[in-house]
Amino acid sequence: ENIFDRSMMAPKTPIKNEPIDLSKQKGCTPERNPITPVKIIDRPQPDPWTPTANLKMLVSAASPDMRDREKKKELFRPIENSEQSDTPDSLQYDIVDDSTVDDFEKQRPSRKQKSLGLLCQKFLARYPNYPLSTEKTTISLDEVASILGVERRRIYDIVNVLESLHLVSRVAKNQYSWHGRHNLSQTLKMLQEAGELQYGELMTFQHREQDLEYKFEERKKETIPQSQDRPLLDFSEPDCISASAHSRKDKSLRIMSQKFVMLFLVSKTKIVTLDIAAKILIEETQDTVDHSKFKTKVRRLYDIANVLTSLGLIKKVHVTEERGRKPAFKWIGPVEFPGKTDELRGHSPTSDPLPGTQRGACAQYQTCTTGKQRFTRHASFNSAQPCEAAKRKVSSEPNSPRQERQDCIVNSDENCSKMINLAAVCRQKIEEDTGDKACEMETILNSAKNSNTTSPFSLVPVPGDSDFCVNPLPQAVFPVVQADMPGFSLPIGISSQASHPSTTASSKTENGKPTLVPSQPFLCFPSSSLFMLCGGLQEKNLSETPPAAGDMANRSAEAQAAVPPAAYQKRSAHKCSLSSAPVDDEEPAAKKQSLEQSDLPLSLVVPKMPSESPKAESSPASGCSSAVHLETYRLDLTSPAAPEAANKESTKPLVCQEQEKQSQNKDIDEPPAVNEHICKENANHPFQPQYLYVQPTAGLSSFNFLFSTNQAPGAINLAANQLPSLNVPCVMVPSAALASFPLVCAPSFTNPLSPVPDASAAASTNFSMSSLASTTPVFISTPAVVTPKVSPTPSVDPQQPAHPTLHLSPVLTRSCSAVKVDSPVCMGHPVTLLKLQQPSSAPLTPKNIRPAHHEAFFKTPGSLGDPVAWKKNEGNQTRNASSVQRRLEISSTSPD
DNA sequence: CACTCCCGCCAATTA
DNA sequence: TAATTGGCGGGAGTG
Repeated sequence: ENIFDRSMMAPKTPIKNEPIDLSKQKGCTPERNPITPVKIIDRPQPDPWTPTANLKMLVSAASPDMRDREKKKELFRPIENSEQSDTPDSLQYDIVDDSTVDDFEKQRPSRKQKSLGLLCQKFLARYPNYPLSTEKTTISLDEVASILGVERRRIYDIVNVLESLHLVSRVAKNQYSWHGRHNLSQTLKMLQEAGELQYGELMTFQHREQDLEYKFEERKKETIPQSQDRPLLDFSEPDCISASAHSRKDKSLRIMSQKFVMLFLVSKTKIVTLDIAAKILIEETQDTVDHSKFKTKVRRLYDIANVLTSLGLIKKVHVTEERGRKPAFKWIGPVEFPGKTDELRGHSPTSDPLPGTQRGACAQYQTCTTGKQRFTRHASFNSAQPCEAAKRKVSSEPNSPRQERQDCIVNSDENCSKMINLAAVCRQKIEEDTGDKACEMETILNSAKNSNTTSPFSLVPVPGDSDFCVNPLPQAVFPVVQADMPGFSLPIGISSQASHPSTTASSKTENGKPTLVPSQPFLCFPSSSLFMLCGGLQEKNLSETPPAAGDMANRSAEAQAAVPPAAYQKRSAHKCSLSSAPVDDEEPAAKKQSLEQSDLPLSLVVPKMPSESPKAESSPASGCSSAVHLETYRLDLTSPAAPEAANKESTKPLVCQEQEKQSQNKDIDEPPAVNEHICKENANHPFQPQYLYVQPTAGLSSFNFLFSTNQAPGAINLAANQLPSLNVPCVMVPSAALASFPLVCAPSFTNPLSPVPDASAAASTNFSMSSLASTTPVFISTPAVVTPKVSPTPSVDPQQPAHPTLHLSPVLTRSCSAVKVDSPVCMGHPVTLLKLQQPSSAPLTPKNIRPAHHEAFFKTPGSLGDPVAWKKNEGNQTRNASSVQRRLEISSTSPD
């Protein structure tokens, strides 16, 4: 046996060492030199005992690898791993060979190839993110080390960090148990809470002055004397795990890792520079010793950061300050602690190596729920299902729920996810703030649709529920704020988020698909109050809003900008419906740009100028915001619905309506086209609509109109009077209906061109009027989205007579179809269509929708039909639509 | 040269 | 005492 083993082993060692060997060998005799090994390697033969062999033996013995292997062999066999035991070996060999080859050829694995981050990815790849509860996965250090071809020491580095997040726990000597990300959200939440206690103050400062790092330190020191202790506690906290085990030293990488994560969670900007982190983590020593200590700390932080990066929780960026640029990391993981969680991946697609996009999306979905942390589990990314699960929020009805998940699944998920996240966030906040009060959220999503990925939305809380709103603006419309507000001010509610360039930017980019349009703001209204979402508004008016910022900031700070406050409906039924108004974009390129930009912007300027961020380009302020939004979106989306659903199960029907809008980045400036989507769900109470411009005209008294902020009031008026003629995107909703539901209007911004939307809108209004009359909650949304080029009346948005009402259905349908075509994601349109089509009460009936997967939901609207078509289309359009659809679905569900 | 961070010595902890 | 963990920092790779 020995011989064989040796032979086997021998090869490896040399190989592995190869690169390294030199160094190792230095101690040894020259003989060892490189080449020799080759022969050996090649030959598995037996001749063990040659002198060289002896040397090897020694070497091997010395080398950890060898040791491990041997152990492995012995240990593993017995070990549970049986299944894979084989593979590893085989792999090893293979690897060896390869490596040997490489050595010869490449010779250099290059440092990158051996990086801890890469190693961690490999490590993670071996285990499911969301392992079935039933199966317990144990990790054998030796095995993993051998398989991955690294020394155990490295595995410890990885495992320690994972352990800090509770992704794994140590069960025994060499044994770790894999938990996956199921508890990640909880863990993060805990960390966040802990972090706030410890670092909250600091972070607050941070935002303003990153520069002030120093200050931080000082303060932190003051404030956080006990910091050390806490971490430990944290460990224990988390449920599980073997807190006990930790007893070791505390310095451990684990604690550092937790603290590091805390900093991110507490940070408004979600960006933490290495040096600040190091300083903070150094705790005590402030001055003296620092230098060496500092360096060491930084080294460790890099180690941790590499692992976190592999997990998709953070990504490297650079912060530019006056002083120059500093290395920093941005949190791209879930932010919504409260609710639930999610996984990072979803959030940041970028980081993940993962396959895909979709997975990320899926992950995101899960979410939140009511205040407590409920976590839902997300499906694994891979499987489609997960997404569903995550996404599904609970609809009012138990069954309905599936609405959006699909979107997520699709690549587009990003948007969706974002949306979800936002929603979640909102809720969370709301919950937190208001407590149980349920709020329905409505968020508008802009699907990035193809062209513009995202439009940043700003949320404005309607006056009614100030709570929800980050910004309590009576005027709901102020999305603008963001623009104005540089990073600081941004904090306010949504807008604030937008403002934070750094955070947002990175996040949104994700897949790059959808980018939020900076300019677009969206509003959320609590049930009692309405929220309006406006895309691309930014108008100056909005900018005024800033006032609230201060307060907002606080909140926002927490969840990044407070993601839009989600409104929770207290009402029994909550749902989240998402409607997205896709913006049509014909210019994917633009989108891409924006995306890219967002991505690019690695360097962020922290404080000062949001504009600086690369994104800014298209719209400086907006750019930032957009990025932000993206993240937020996700959050919301996810959290709200999913979590509830998951947790609550069917409990209450929640309705969340969200709408997304997208506006082209560029377009933002332009006020003109705005699409609005409104989602309503059950109408329980009468209430007065609080739309920006809505004014119930005499005839309309029963109805509420929602207008996108963008539009000029005048336009609106017209609309009221002459619905048909109006192009303006407005939505009419019966007040009664609205009362019960939170409405969200997202003016989808999109192209000015999009005649369609307008038309649809107009149509809808008319249509809705009649239909609306029926108490049934009808959801009308303008199909912002896809611009069905059908009647391309470019430019002038509002006024075009286009096809007022009648067209609606047709138009809508078309638009829908178009949308679908473009991207499956585009659900939004379909949604609208649906409603339109079935203005009357029942129409939407989403429950049917439940399509198993992506497709399904879209289809829901019977009218839409052509599911196939959409599929085809997928690529182009943004997801916006999808979100919309979701909402629709949701809403639809209500009827039943 | 600065930034990263790999590598592995070796001490602390465990078994 | 041997093995396992993991702190730590030298110094190499990269840009």
